[in-house]
Parts: sequence; structure tokens; C-alpha cells
Amino acid sequence: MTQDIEHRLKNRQVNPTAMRLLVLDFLTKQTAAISLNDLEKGMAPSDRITLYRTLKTFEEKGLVHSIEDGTGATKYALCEQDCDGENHHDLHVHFYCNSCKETFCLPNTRIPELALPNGFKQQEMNLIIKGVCEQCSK
Amino acid sequence: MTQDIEHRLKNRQVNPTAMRLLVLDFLTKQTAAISLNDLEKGMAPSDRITLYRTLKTFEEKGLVHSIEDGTGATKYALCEQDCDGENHHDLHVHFYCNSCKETFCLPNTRIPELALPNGFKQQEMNLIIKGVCEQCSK
DNA sequence: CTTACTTTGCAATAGCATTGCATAACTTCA
DNA sequence: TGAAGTTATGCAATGCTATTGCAAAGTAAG
Repeated sequence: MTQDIEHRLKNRQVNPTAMRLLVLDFLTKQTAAISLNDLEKGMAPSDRITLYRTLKTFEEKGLVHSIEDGTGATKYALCEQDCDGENHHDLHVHFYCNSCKETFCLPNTRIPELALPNGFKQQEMNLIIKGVCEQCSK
Repeated sequence: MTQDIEHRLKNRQVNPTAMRLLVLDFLTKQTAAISLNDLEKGMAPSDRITLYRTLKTFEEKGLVHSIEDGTGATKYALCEQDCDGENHHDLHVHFYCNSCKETFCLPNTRIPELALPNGFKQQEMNLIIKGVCEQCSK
């Protein structure tokens, strides 16, 4: 189990330090994307900047992707297995719940292709849907 | 011409003060969405907070809409004629150019409907496409 | 002209993101 | 093993955007 997490780090050329194991473990247990604040509050007391840099490292190495959901605080969520740092395959939709204020990845909702005006060339895409999530709409 | 701008304010129940006329005039001359900073730099020296509140007022009254393009700074652009403060009809796509760093509205590119997982209810949607704009790809 | 309301400008604050630097931890190689 | 070098961590400090409080200036109405 911890073995798993350790391997996951090594596979991405990230040294598996105690801190990183803890953070990655914490991330795997989340059902929603979390902010730096969430991470800080959810873990045993640790230095905020170290957590920040841990997330940045994870992002560079393709372990997590960051989400701008419009709340002002960047959220992070685990990547699918086939991401790398250069080229995140996170072309899935993100959903922000106006009720519980949580941000979810919707990996099965693919972003459709769009026709852009002449001359515009698409490289990335970021789609946030806001509404009410499954839990809150019960 | 100034008459136009003045009417536009009055139509939206915004008192046409000197400041507001200047800001709205400035906005109509833009080809891309602008941030508070852009506005401050582009205009005759004025108080930043006043400009901020002017934009907020315009947004409430349906004159402009705000755009979160992921750069950290909120951008503003004029609304189509049929927007109101309650219900912005800005369901168009926004395009961020990685080259010139400008953000454009693509009013003719409509956001497609998406099938969400069971239980998720959509209320709003925000789609940013990043890439290279028409000018920069020439 | 006076009163009431709106707008403006300044000061101040809060929150997120980010960097510099010194220390601690860990690696490596002789 | 131990000295040197690299990497990671923790603390301090800073920058930027957003936002509010309050008092002064401006505007409108009677």
C-alpha cells in the first residue's frame, strides 16, 4: 500500500521522501480536488510552503494536475495514469458545486471539439461547469 | 458618440458620471478583454479602486462580463446588447493567446451541450481555450 | 440653499502565489 | 566512514489581486 505510493513517486522520478509519501497518500484519499489550504488543514501540521512546493513538484512530474475553478484558490487532483509533466491528459471537464463548494473531475465527460474562427489555433482547453453535484442534489 | 455611451449607461440604470463615461468609452475601444491593471494603465491617471468599483458596477448592471482566464487577473469585456445583471448571456467561448497573452471573446463559437453524470445539475459554464490567436499565427 | 443620496479617493486588510536563503537530510564516491 | 555535493525542508519576506471602511466631494431633489 505504502509500497504502491512509493512506486508511484519513483515511476515519475520523484524522490519518495516522507513528506511526499504523506501528501500523495492524502491525495489518493480525496474524492474532490483540494486546495493548498485543504491540504494544510487535512494533514498533520506541516510547513505550508513545503506543501506548496510538493504540489508543484507533483504537477511538474505529472502526478497531479491543477484546476482553476474560479474560486481564486488553485485546486489539485491526481492525474490519470498516462499523464506526464509535459503533456497533461486532463482534457476532462471539471465541475464546481455551488452548494458544497467542492470541485470534482468528471473523467468520463469529454470536452467536445469546437470550430474556432479562422486563424485561431487551439493548444489547450479548460472547461469548468458550475452547478449542483450529485450529493447535494439528493 | 459620447451621446451613445451616455445612453448605454442610462439604459442600464447607471448614472453617467464622468468617470464611467471614460471607462465605458475606453472599453468600447478594446479588441481584447482587459484587466483592472490594463484599464489603469490605459486611462488618464485615476484611482485604482474607483476603476475597480466601476467595473463591478458595470458587471452588476450587465454592461460588462468578467472572465477568469487562468492568468490570475480577472479580465473584463463588454457584453452583448441583450445581457442583464442577473443573467449574463456570455455563454460564448473565451480564447487566451499563449503568444500575445491577450484574452478574446469568441461570440460566434457556442458552447456545446454536455451530458453530465447522473445527479449533476448544470447552472453555468466557463470555457477557456488556449492557443495562438489569429494575429499571432500569421 | 439645504438635505439626502451617490460616487470617488485614500487607507487598510486579507488571501493566494512565489522566491531567497539557511539548515537539515540524503547520496555518492573516495 | 566521512567529506563533498545535491536535494528537500522550513522560515522569512514579498508581490499581486481582490475587497472593505470611511470620509470627502459631487450630484440631485425639494
